[in-house]
Amino acid sequence: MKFGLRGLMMQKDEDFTGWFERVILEAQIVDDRYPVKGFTVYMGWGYRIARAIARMLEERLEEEGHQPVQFPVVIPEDAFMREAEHIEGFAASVFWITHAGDTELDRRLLLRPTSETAIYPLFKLWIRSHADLPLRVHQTCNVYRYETKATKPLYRGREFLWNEAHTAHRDYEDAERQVRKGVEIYRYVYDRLGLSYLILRRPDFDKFAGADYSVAFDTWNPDGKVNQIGTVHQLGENFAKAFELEYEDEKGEHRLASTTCYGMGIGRVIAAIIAHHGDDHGLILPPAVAPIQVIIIPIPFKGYEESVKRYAREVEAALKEGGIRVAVDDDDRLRPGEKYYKWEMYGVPLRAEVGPTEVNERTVTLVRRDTFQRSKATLEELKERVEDLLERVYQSLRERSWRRLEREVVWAENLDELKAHIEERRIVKVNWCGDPHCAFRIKDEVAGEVRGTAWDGGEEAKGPCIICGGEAKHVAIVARTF
RNA sequence: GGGGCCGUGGUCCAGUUUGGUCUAAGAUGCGCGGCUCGGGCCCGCGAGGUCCCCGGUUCGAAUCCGGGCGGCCCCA
Repeated sequence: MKFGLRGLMMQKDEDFTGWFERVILEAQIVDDRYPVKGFTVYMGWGYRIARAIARMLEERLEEEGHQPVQFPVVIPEDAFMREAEHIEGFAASVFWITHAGDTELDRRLLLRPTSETAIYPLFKLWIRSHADLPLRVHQTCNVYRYETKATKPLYRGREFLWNEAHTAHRDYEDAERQVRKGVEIYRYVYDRLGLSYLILRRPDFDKFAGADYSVAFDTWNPDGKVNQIGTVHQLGENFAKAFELEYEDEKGEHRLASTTCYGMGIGRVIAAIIAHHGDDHGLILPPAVAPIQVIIIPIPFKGYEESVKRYAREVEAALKEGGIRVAVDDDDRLRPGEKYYKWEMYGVPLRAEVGPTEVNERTVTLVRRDTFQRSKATLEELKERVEDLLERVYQSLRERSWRRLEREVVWAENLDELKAHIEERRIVKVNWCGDPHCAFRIKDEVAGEVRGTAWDGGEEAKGPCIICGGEAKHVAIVARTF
């Protein structure tokens, strides 16, 4: 069988969902066959990527003054019930712990759907004076939400891995600066993953439950539904009031703190990496988070087995010394061709082939995962060449992702155009007066909804609102959602 | 909320319309052995299935009926 069935079935453009499901399983990202709906198992390769993403984010957060913490997964009912809007937003999707063995608990506990109400009771104890502020913490953990809409591996689960940061400040303005900082930190991470995104201020009716306002990173997905990969929230004094986060200022007066929080769903980020960068051969990983950046494939011709193996180890050592994440695939049950397909599925950005020719020349044949372009490097120049190629792979993934986003976003001047574009599964810009009723009308009329308005300025609205014809105050982004 | 489709070894699935030929076929994957190993080669041997669950109809159910569970899609 020269042309395996697998090759024929891999059609990202024809059948994204089918392609995606196969890739996550074959590339050992997650296994969605765990026998509880909405709960997914991370496998080795996927979890290594997840950890790499989390670490990159954690390092950035810690450089920016966030302390790592680990709060309990359970929250007592009375703490959860403190902030009215927050309860309203999350109550329906909360998992409750009501029993221990046969004993009914006299105080129900819930599995955190997000950790504000777990963290603030302790913030209250930790914050005494203005010298304790700003207080910034973050944790990478699982959260639990009983999603009623269709669950989808990596995109929407009832348990999901994320990193959440929580900060407290002396006043609204300082919290405002932190919101900007949060956006900047997330931007840094997405940029290094080569992901394109829109930064939107969510409309009030779609903000985080209990927030003053919410900023979200939305990105394109091949099925036309935008993927929210991160959110940053200005909470103002809402939670500080509910949890009595007071401090004593320089003048000895008691004042309410202002708080912010931001969360990044690791699964959705991985989903975006798969969706943006992948091709019909499988994943293509951005070098920054590829568990293996260079895979060495020995080509063991008869009579050369040992010398090829030895040389492969030499190449590995040279790269390892240069700080490259490298491995040799010396599994002799697989043929070289099979290994090519395997590591392409896994998305390793560079392949190094070493056979008798390379042994004799003391060279390495390098193949880019994204373009399949081949080149040769001598052992001496290897490290520099590999670094250069990894950088090129990264740059080209990133450019491609942004070009696609630019193509996906289109203007609509009227409702018919909007309908047509949403039908084509595009992301659409429209003039909007800012009235929620007009936003709801859009949701009623088309299969998409108002996701928000450009957070940092963006285009100026010109002309009439697409619904009511009144003067537009914003350019709104309308798109399908999960 | 409304409508539709589906559930068979790890994976993809044939078989269901018309019950018996099913002791469930095939591909792929897996294990062992061989091999001339530069893109899934080839040869031999082998393991692997409560046909989603419960109940019913029947001499006989993967197949028909009822209920349940699970998954997917479309529409509002």
